[in-house]
This record gives sequence, C-alpha cells and structure tokens, in this order.
Amino acid sequence: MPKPNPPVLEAMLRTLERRAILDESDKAAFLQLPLRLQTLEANVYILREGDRPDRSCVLVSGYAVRHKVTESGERQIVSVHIAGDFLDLDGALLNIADHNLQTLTRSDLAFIPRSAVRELIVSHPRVGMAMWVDTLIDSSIFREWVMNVGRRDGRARIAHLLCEFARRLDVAGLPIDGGYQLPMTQEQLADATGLTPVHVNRVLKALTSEGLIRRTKRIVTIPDWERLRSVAGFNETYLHLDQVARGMREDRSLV
Amino acid sequence: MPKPNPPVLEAMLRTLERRAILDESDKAAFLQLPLRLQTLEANVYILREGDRPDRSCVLVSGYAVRHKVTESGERQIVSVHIAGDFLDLDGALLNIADHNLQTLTRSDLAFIPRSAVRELIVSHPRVGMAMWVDTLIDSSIFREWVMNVGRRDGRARIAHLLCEFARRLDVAGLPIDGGYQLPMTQEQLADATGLTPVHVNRVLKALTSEGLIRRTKRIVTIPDWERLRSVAGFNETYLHLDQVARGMREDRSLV
DNA sequence: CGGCAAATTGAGCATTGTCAATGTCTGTGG
DNA sequence: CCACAGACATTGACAATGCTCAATTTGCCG
Repeated sequence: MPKPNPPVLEAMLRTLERRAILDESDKAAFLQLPLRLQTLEANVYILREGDRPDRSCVLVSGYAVRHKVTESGERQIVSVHIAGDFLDLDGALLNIADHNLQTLTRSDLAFIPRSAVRELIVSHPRVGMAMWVDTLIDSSIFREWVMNVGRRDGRARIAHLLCEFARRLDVAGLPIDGGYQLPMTQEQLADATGLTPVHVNRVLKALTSEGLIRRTKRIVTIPDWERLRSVAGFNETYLHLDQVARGMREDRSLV
Repeated sequence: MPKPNPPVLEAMLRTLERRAILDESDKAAFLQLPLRLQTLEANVYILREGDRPDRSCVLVSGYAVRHKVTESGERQIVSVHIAGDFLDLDGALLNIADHNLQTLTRSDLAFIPRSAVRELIVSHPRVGMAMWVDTLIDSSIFREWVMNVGRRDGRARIAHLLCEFARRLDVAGLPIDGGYQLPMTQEQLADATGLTPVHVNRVLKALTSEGLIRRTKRIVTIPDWERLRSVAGFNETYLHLDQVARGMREDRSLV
C-alpha cells in the first residue's frame, strides 16, 4: 500500500471534485499518485521544447510560465501559472514538448510519472474527465490570449492581463486585498503581451497616471475594478468559473 | 442494438486509433455514438459564445472556424478546422461556450449529444484518452497562434498560416498537389492573423511577387516549400504529427 | 448586363518599435 | 556602513510596420 502523500495534492483534488463527481476510490487513487517533490529557484527551466517528457507536474507553490521562441529568437509567453495549477498534463499524453516551462519565482513542484497519470486516467475515468476539463479551460485561456494579442491595443492588452491575473488569484484563494504581487518584470510582461519592454513601461505609466492601477514595486492594486475591466474589455466567461456550480449538478445527473 | 452509423466516424476512428490502443469494444462504442447529421451552408453559426451546448460535433466535410469578438467589436479567428476535426469537444465538457463556431463553406456536420460523449468517456476511458490527446493538440496549435500573432510580423504570420494549413491538409489526406484550396477571404485571413484586410492584401501581393506563393482565385500553390517555411519560421513540432508512431508503441507498453 | 462581394491600390497617419542614455533599487563584499 | 555591480525601470528622439479612409477594379452570378 503506497503511503499517503503530503498534502500537496489536496488543493488540486478540491478543484477536481468540483469538475466531476468522484467516489472514494477515485479520490484515493488521485491522492496516491506517486510524487517527487522538488523546490526550484526562480527562472529555472522545468521543461524545454523538444524534450520527450516522462513526467508531468503540479505547481504546489510559486509562479511559472510557458513560453515559445520563434526561429528568429523572439520570445512569447503563452501562459502564466499559479499555485495549484496542473502544469503540463501535456507531458503525460503528448510525446514531444512543444514549448518551454520555466519558473518565475522560487517554486515547489510535484512531479508525477507519465505512466502513473495514464494509468489513473484508464482506471479512474472520472478523474481523467475532471483533469481533462482543466486542460480545456487552459485551452480557452489560450484562445482568449490569441484574441488579446491579435485584436487589442497595448493598453487593453496589459489591462486584460492584469484583470485575468487578479481574477485567477482571487478564485484560487490567494491573497488579494485589492492588490496583488505580480511576479513579472516588464520584459516578461512584454513577452506575454507581444509588446516591447519599452512600450510596456509607457503603458503601465499611462494606466498608473490615469488612476486605473497603482504600483508599488511589483504590487499591483486595482482601485476601481469596473474601470479597468472596461479598458481591458475583460469578460471572465473564458475562465469557466461556472464549471463549479452547474458542473456539479450535471455530473450527478448525467454520468 | 443501435444501428451502425453511416461511415462518418470511420475517418475519426482511424485518427483515434493512432492515439491510443483501442479494443473491439472501444471501437464499437465509438462508432455507435448517436449522431444527427446535418448539412449547413457557408457562413452559418454552429454555436455562439454564451450558449450552453447540449451536444458536440464532428466536421465531416467542409471548413469551419472558431472565433471570438472583443467588447469593441473586433473579430479574431482562433482556429480553422478541416474535414475530420472533432469540433467542440468543449461542448461536451464545458458548460458555457466561450467562442463562436461558424462554417466557412457548405459543410456536413455530425452532432453528438453531450451526455453520449460523457458516457463514452467514462465507460471507455481509452477512447476518452485518445480524444483528450486530440484536444491537447488543439491546445498546442492555440499556443503557436499566440506566438504567431504576438511575435511575428505580417509577412511571417501569413506565411505561417499558409504553411500550417498546407501541412494539416496534407496529413489529413486531403488533396494537395503543391497547391490547395484556401477557403478564406482576405478579410477572414486578416481576422485569423490579427491584421487588417488591406494589409493582408499587400502581404499576399508581396509574397506572390517574390515567388513564395502562387495564387489563382483561392487556390494557393507553394512552389518552394523550404523558402516559404523559412519566411514563416514554421516548425511543425507543434502539430504533434509524431503522436502516431511513438504513441502507438507507448500505449502498448504503458497502459 | 446590372449588382455585389471581394480584391486592389493610394495617401496619410499613428501605434508601437528601435536605439541609446540615464535613473533606481537591491544585494554583496570590503 | 558604504561602494559597486547588475538587473530592472524609465525616458527621449526617431523610424517603421501596419492602420484608416476612400476610391477603383475584378470576378462571379442571376
């Protein structure tokens, strides 16, 4: 009998339980996934494009990004992850990594062997379905980012990123009292928004001087949510926060 | 005993079989999914943002796009789909549509009830895993699009779109003898690349005059793949075409 | 042969990028 | 406790990629 893991997967299990109805066996199987815990420093690569991963991982604490690099060397951050995110489920199901995964801050990670994830999916399909929903929400966020970068100007792009981050931290129960720690340099913000660091600086300055945000070091405060939301054109549907409530009801009735 | 479906799911099953090992029961269950077939005209909405879908669908023939619209009314196409694509598996697992789905050409669609998909996932988890892989590849394509729109100039963006399309049609076994039908207007190309129709026109003209592509109506020919690939910075890793070969071996050994 | 949608083209403009200098903050070693 | 290094942030001047507006042409269809 494998020994129970330290409570690193509990938070994730609570999320999954909202995505599908899990019985005791499902929960136990999930909690008994074999883990290897590891603490990584800031700016360390977890995975590189082209790797053939043999594991996938959960971000237990800290922040991380996924990014890609064009042939000509330009970097684009394609997603930002916070504590509790299942990073890289791709690693369990796809053969070759199509992007890099890098810590933003010092982070704790739980690595899970690829085979263990695949076995769990087959033996406990409801857990698989719940994790699948998670990856579909990631997908939805990618789609929003395509639109953010493709169809909004610099000002709205950055405002949107700030709104998304605030909302996600809030839902994850991470501390936000009107403000939050944004663990990204302006260069990284530029890589996430498809702008240059110089322009990011100017936009942040403008947003600040208009009173849309306040900044002290890297703590961002949003004095008037509705105003910033409106500048960003932020509509949280794409975060699928509703997967909680209606998901519960539906799972009970349908499967 | 449900009667067998017309051979609309066969092509998709062949794809799924390459993604995971399926036994006879898996295949039968997939082929017996209840379908409603429907032919839609060009430019018809299949699904709208905000809908609560009760079905998901497969594109049997034709072309379709997913798109989103900003608060200020700008449209962004976030993906283009070809015959054989499982459109909108989201519809089976997410509660609210976060994007629109629209035909580009007259298309045949097979609609599958949400509940049937969910039941299949739970009763035949290997089929679910194979479909999941499909959605992860979609995800990977979204990530590439974020980079395309965020970090490449107009010229490279359009070249990249043309390369991706050529490659996907080729793999899907759709006819390409050096050239293919691109069923999009320049306005739609603009919506897919985050540019304006006017600029798309100029870029196409430039690519044409440089001999990188040839155009007759909407048939695009690529006289020198390597040159266009290089302009685009196109690297097909993100399409995960390898999911075939190594996927087979791995599935056999691991699960 | 109209009627329309789509494609082209031109002229002027603006958002954003480039280049380069300077300021600020933080941690470290002396 | 101070000086310094290095990373990050900020600013200015100028350039350019891509946008806007508007007109014209082309292709397709009944």
